[in-house]
Amino acid sequence: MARKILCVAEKPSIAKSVAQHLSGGHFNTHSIRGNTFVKNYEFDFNFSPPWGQCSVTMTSVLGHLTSLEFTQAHRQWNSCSPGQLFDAPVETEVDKDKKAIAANIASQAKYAGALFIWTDCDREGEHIGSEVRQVAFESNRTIEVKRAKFSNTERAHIIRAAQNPVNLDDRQVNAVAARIELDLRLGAAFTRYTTLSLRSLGGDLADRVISYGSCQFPTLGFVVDRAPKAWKQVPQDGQSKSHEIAEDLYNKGWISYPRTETDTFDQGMDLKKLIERQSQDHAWGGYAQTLLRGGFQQPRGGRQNDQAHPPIHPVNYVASHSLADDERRVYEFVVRRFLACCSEDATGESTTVDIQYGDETFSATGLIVLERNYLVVYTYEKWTSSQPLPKFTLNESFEPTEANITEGETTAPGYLTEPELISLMDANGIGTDATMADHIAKIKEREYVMTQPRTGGAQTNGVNGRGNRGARVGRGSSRGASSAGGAGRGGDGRSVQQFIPTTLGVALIEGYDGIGLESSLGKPFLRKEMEIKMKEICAGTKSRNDFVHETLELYKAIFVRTQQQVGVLKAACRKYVFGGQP
DNA sequence: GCAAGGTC
Repeated sequence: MARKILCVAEKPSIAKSVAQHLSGGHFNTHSIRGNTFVKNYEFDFNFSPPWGQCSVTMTSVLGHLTSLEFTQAHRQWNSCSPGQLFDAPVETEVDKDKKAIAANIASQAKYAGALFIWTDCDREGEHIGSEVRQVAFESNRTIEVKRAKFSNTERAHIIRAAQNPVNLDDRQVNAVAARIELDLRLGAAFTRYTTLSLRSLGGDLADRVISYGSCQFPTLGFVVDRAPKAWKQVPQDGQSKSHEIAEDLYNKGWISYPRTETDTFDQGMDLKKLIERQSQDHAWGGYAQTLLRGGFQQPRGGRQNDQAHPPIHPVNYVASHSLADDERRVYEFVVRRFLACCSEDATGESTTVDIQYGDETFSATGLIVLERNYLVVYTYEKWTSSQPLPKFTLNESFEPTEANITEGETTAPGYLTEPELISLMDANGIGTDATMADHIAKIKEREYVMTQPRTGGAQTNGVNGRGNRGARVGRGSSRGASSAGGAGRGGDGRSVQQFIPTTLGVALIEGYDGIGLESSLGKPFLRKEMEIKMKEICAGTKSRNDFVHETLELYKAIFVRTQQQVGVLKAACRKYVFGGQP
């Protein structure tokens, strides 16, 4: 008798494309009760031994199924002192809006011999897998649990993943479980404490939530740190908002998942097949053909590899006329970059000339390209930016035909722009690609920062001190974060958003900096430390319990110090928020 | 009324 196998992906789009590949396109689709996004796909598939030919239900969750919460006794803000939240009991429960999805998994698991987890191959995906496993166990204690390991939705790759299942990695599950617990305890304790303490100052602080989070606070810190230097506005070219477009192209199946943690292609990937699909294009197809006819080079590996996502690459061919303008530009960039990666290096000859002219030394560099190779297809990079230099011999003297002095001055950097903020967060391990925009939206919603489009031209902001007299916390200046997920977006889509801290934002960072902690909550180091320790858990060199325990002890000490020095925090608020001091 | 992390 055919056995039944339940497969669960992290999102509906993956469930569908896996179902398509495994079934060869022959599957039945069923809606589930209580959720319009999740579908069950049913088909047969011949798994590797011991399973063999099985009837399969392929379904999905929608990200995490569960949340960690304090038990009822500690949910009210006045139920305990905030410091007790470091040790208060917590419980995991299925999110209200995920109950139907959990019920679907439980009922499908009941008569299945095995559960195959198809969540994304990253830490969070591993934890989501463990949430699915828990729900399945509750209706079927003997179900066998396996995990399919895949990093893209190419047909052959998916079939290989189905036939070579591994086990869930409980180290990664534990690392994420620890993060969840710490973020909850630290966030709630410091948020309640800061909110309630500053409320006593009255006025504008009487009725607002002043939240702390291990990501939102360092994000605010970056904005405040750059503000005093904001003397002049520096003109800058516009940037398109491109990540969203890339995500769109991914969802439509044209390119791989747009993440950048990895710069090494797996040896097993069939790169030539991907190149072949591009050979029909009228712009770069000819180049793709030259690679297939012998120009192909296996890309050099970089040093980053998250073992989850391959470097961004085109998956399927799409003709440019089928794409919108923005999409076409992003797709073309991804394709050209990929083809360049599979090409020979370019070669060139560079010449450097040092010239002694009176007391001054001048230097010039020139370059001649000998073999263009990848430069042919990667049109974004030119080796022609430097001047062609005439031929000189060593110690030669010559008479210059012209000698000019041009005037210029060094300009101070302006307020932090959105791309700068994102790269600071990235470099310091604050948030993930998927959540960075949320953290930025959060500090806008809390009115810690405001955004303004950076226009060209020479506007001057306050030169002294904090540089922003206009940005009060008051309601009038509020812009909120109502543009969904809209971290600094808006405007006409071309201008760059810059971040201006409000007086409240400045007060919080200055206040916490002034408390005299070894490492301020407004700096990224504590979060970075958490990230390092999570990696240690994944590597097996640290236990979840040790990590949670030592991090809680560290933050308890910071909490006690904050209580002792709360006067410093209040003084900063009086100075900036009420005094209106920049 | 608190966080950060998934996803729609």
